[in-house]
Parts: sequence; structure tokens; C-alpha cells
Amino acid sequence: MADVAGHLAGISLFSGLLRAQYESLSRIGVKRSFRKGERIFSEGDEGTGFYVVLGGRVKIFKISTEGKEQILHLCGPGESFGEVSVFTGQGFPADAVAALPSTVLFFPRVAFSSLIRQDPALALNMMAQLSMRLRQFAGLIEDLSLKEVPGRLAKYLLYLGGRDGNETVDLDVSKGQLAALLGTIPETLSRILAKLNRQELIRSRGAQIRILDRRGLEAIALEGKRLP
Amino acid sequence: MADVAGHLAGISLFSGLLRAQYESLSRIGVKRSFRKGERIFSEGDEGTGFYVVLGGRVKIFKISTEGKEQILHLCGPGESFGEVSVFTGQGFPADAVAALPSTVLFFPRVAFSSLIRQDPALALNMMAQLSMRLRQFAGLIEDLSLKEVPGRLAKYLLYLGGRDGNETVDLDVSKGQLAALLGTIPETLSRILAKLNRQELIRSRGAQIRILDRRGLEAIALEGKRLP
DNA sequence: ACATCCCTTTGACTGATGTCAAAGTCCTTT
DNA sequence: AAAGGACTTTGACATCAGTCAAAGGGATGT
Repeated sequence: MADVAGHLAGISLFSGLLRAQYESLSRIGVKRSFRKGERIFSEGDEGTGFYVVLGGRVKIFKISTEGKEQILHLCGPGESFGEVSVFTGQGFPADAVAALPSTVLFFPRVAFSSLIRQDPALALNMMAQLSMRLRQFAGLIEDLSLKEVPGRLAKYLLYLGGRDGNETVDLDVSKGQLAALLGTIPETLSRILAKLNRQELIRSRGAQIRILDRRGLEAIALEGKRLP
Repeated sequence: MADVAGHLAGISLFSGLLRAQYESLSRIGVKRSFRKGERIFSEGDEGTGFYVVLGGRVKIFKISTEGKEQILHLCGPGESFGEVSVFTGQGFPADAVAALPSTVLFFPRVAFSSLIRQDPALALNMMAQLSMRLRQFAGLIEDLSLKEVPGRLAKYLLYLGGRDGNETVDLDVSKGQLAALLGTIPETLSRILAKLNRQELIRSRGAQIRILDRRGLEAIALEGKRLP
């Protein structure tokens, strides 16, 4: 299990722990691999534990009876998911599927719970993690309810570009998945990208998008429903 | 501060604590009162601590530049809010206003944080609390993205009626506020209530609503966008 | 190179929901 | 009881975004 312990160091959930705790963690963590598209759990499944992504990407999403999906979160390496059911004892609140070939660490509920009980640092990290997610969800709710799709897209593009102040961004998900992340469908996303191009706010070719007018995008991103 | 300690017993966040801990909590908790409509904090304000509602009701919400509001949560007695900023150290992620005359307990960030560090039971309660909220938010995201307004309203009515299996429910918020909770506006809500009446699914008079056809409402509540 | 599949784009159309405006209702205050 | 104001309802309208259908593009494997 030495390889597992090695992975733990880079995970924010486990930052600031003592060496002894890494060993405890690596004793209870189980490595699992999933192929692209493979399901990790479904909404309502009994929550037997939670997961940390080591490699790949895991999609957490809700799906309607008619088949439309809303992505809640795309988890990359170092991020955790499924924590909620550890603490509420209820089933998983959403579906999880590997969006790429992925490796994850699984921590069984009971063992992890008792570990947390013993370690205030781990508990605080976990609370920070849950809080960040809560903040992100609040932002998503705000966007879905108070912004139109162009606003959500603009915000996302600025987010991608903002990290490095970069002018050119590469979408790291397919446009269909981006649509599901923004709470819309591929056709609508496609039309809005075309419109932003026409307005000279961006120049997109495939997954590459150059931001031509940051100010303009920011204006759209801040807009609520209906302009005055 | 004896009165404060007395309140603590009924709060799930603090359930299962020892007597000594109640005393610690009541030492750091400060009682505050707000009049109806009074603002408790604004989005972006520095998060100096978190709150527990003793009496009244506190509205947590986001507001768009055009003034439309989306209610994230209505906190009643025993519920807490503002926890997120305790753990992320960032500003509050939403606005909080007293929806009714309200009394709350305020726990300063640093003092509470150190208390949590010492008490695993308190930490676990807090994680459960955060998890429940996360689950609720995930449900709200699902509703906003994947259901139309009639679906959200039907679900809400069933939720109100479901508690006691009651046939007659009383709205405990104004219709304007209910609209903000469901992610729509009063006019749309009004029209959909009228439609449900016409369809003989409910019989509403003012804030009183009798559920005539539970099955029918359930069908609408489960529907995603667009019926087949 | 070719065929195939899947993702993306475009067009025509529909429907749900927001906007604006005005009438109606209820409750509180004087 | 009357008056005022806030909340609610209704109507006419605009528009965003989803549906359905089909064409276009790009990647992969044979």
C-alpha cells in the first residue's frame, strides 16, 4: 500500500496530517479503477463510503426522467466526492460516472468516520471541503436561476481564461458536456458560441477559444435576466 | 447566559454534547435580535462567524443585478447559517435577511473553530449539517435545471402536505417569497396555481391549499422538461 | 483512402416563462 | 368605516431556450 500513501500527500483533504495518519488512511483506502463511461454509483445507492480521485475525471450529475443531465461537478485529481452520504447516512444524492479513464481511492464509511473522530485536522479539512462545495453549489444555483445561458457561458470562459490571465483557452470538456455543466443543451450552446463570435467577443475554432473582448464578456457574465 | 444554554439543547447541531460543552458554547455564543426585513449580512461581507436561529426565520438568498432574488434556504429555529465562511475563510456567499422578527445566536469564527477542534462530536454534527445542506442544494439545482415551474411547485406542495399526509396545507410564506424559493416570479406562480386549480389537482384559496389529486401532483413533480 | 460513427452546427418551429401594465383583493392603520 | 398600501391576479406581449430534423465535420479503425 506504499503507493497509496504516496498519493495522499498531494490531496488537500489530507493536508497537514501526521505521518501516522497517512498510514491509517492508506490502510483503509482501497484503489479502484474505472473505464471511461463506467458508472461508479447511482443516485439512491447506499452510501458505503466516499472517494478521492487519483487520476482521470469523475462526473457527478443529476438526470431527469426525460434524459437531460445537469452536471453538479467534475472532479479532477485530488478532489473528493460522495462525502455527503458518509455523514447523512442516506443514499448518494446524485450519479457518478468516470468521464475519463479514472483511478480513485475508496474509503469505507465506518472506518473513515472513526478516523475523523480521532483527528481534528482531518475533520477541519473535511469541513473546509464541504464548505467549498457548498459555496460552489450556491454559485451554480445563482447562475441557473438568475442568469441566462450567455451569462453562464461568459462566466465559464472568463473562469478558464482568468487563471493565467490567458487570452486563449482550451475547453477541457466536449461541448455536449459543457452544455450539461451550464444547464443547457448542445444546440443552444452552439448558437450562443456563434453569437459571441459574431459580436467579436470571442473567436472560437473547435475547442480553442480566444477571448477578444474581456470587458464585453464580463458585462454579459454579470447580467441577470433581461437587460435594462 | 443561562437562557442561552437552555436554548442549545434543542439544536441538532449541538445534540449529543456533554454538559461542559454547552457551557463553553454559551460562553462564546452571543444573542442578537433582528426586526423583520433587517439585514444580517450581505454577500461578500467578511465571515466573522456563523449563526443559529433561536426564533423567527432567516432568509438566505442570492440577488441578481436586475433585482430578481433566488432563495437558497429559509432557516427556522434550530437551523444554522453562515457556517461556510467559518471554514473557507472567505466572505459570505449569499445575503441573509430576517424574514420575520428573529433572534439568533452568533458564534465568532475563531472561538467556535477552536471549540470544534476539541470536540469530535461537535465536528461530526457540523459535518452532518453541511452535508444535509449540500444534499438540499443538489436537489435545488436539479429542480431548477431539470424541472419546469409546475414540477417544482407540485414537489413543494407535496412536501408541505407530506409531513402529516395532510390534505390541506397552509403556505407558510407569501406567494412572492414562494416564487423566489421556486426560482420564478409571482406572476408565473399565480398562473400555475390557477392552472392546477382548473385541472382539479388542488383547490387553493389564499394561503390555504387543499390537495385534491395527490397522484396527479406526483406525476407533475416527477416530470422533467417537456412531456412525452 | 474510405467508411463509419459521433459530435457539432444550423434551420424551422414551439412553448414556457419573463416583462410590462392594470385591475383586483386583502390587510392594516387612521 | 374609510383610506392607503402591499400583495396577488390577469392580460397582452416578447423572447429565450428547448424540440425535431438534417446537414456538416472530424476522428478512428479497417
